[in-house]
Amino acid sequence: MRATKARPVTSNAGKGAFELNQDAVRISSVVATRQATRSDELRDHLEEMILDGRLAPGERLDEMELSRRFGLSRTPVREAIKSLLAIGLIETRGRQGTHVALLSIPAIIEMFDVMASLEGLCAKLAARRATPTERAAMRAVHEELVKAYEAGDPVNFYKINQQFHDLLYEAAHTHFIAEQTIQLRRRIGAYRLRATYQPGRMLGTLAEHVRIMDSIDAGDPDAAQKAASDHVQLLGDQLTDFISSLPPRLNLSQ
Amino acid sequence: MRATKARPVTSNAGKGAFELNQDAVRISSVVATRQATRSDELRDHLEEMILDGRLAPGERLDEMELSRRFGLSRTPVREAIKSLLAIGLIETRGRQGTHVALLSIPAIIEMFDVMASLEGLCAKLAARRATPTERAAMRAVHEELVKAYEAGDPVNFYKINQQFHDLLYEAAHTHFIAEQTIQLRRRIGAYRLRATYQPGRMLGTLAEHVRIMDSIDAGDPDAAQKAASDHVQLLGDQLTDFISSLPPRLNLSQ
DNA sequence: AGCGTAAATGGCGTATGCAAAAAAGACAAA
DNA sequence: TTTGTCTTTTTTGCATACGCCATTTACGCT
Repeated sequence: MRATKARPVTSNAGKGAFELNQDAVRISSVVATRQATRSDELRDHLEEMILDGRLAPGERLDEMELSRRFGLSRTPVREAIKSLLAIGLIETRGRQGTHVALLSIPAIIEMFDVMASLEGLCAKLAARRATPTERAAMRAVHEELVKAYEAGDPVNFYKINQQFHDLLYEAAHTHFIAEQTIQLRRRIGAYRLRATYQPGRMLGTLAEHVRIMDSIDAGDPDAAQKAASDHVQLLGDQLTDFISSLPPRLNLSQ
Repeated sequence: MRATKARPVTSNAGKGAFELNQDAVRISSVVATRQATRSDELRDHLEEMILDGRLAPGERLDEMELSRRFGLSRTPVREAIKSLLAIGLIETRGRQGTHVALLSIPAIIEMFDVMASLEGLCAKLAARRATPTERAAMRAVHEELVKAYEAGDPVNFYKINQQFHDLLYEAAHTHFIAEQTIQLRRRIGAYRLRATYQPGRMLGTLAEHVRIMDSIDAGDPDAAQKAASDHVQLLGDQLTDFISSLPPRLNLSQ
């Protein structure tokens, strides 16, 4: 399955190397009409690789190597890198090449603080704006989450959990806030993944979700805000505890 | 005054056209060591132009024209545009060129919601962490602000007001949150500027700042958070009211 | 043998050229 | 006059080439 179908390439040697799922449309993209350029595709692809850990924090991103690997020239590679640079997913150290952003523990703590605020905001709005359909959808996904917990499937639990939060943002009927939240989630993503396996976290998540949904159903914005905010904060606390407990230099470098 | 001193240009025709103040270092940039590339310079320059209204929301950004205007090739121009695109300061409408982001009123409202949250977070942390020196600095800048108000100088008021908020972020001893806040402020900047002249806003600002500082000095994080959050929210309310009061199509298009 | 300096190398920033895609405009037919 | 289609033009996306910078490595000197 080629991603770029029937694109008339001029003189492209390694065209077969470029494989990524075209379907992965950016969630918050309102105007997804314009067809993705190769630069855009590469950006999304790299973002995904960083997100799921295939590109570890601190890892080098070599322009030339990426060019070869994905069968395109340096120009679109550089443009993709510029985009990720602006978001903060990667960082550049002078002329020494770009690396996947390496987050310090204080930075992660701050990110979770912000995340908690944003989630709280969403929950508050959701308590005021959620339609019955949206509330029902959240309950339904939560049931799935319970099943994943009972099945002892952390990977699936992680995925369904994201769906639950996506529903929350949707129920808040916002664009910008949801976008910001998701972007931030992506930025922490590489780290967050490693905390799902924490003992007791899944069970805690379930209880906290119920509290959020109950507050929303009760139409209590403040309670919903606090519930969602606390939920994220708890996750953040456990994650930072987890990271802190690792040996210093082995911390997530790989 | 050339911005790029002694940069050995290969074959640059319109080199004299590129004038921008090199000194304008990005505020939150911790590692400001790496020498700015032309792409970076252009990005900052465009960002500034958008911020202070020289480039109005909705205005077109033509790659070729920018190339000519700043005397460099399209490559760095495109890279700068990619960066601003990723931040959300500009947007692309199909193949019709890129334009300065045109924000809808709901979007602006959401942005101020987030801004209020972030500022609240900063104030909360500042109440716990601010050193005596930092508290004094805030008081001092506030005095300047009072002077600007008494002098009836809105432009200066706007600038000093930003300084006050920068001090608040500094007093919070954060990196990421401050960065996010400033980035968001820049994104709303083009609109915000136009609300400073609202009647009563300056006086309101002064009172609200006092409330924030008092809460911080009292070491009351929750009060500080609420004070700062309310402050931003009030500004947002007045701004959106102001925008709504404008004739529909003349809204900020120019 | 250690240290300082100079050459070499790899990689980054920028310029330029080309091709494709979409918008704009012109022209013809209804 | 309006609409549909074809042509032209504009502009974007990508490839490639080249010069410079930083790091590294090798060599000479102390």
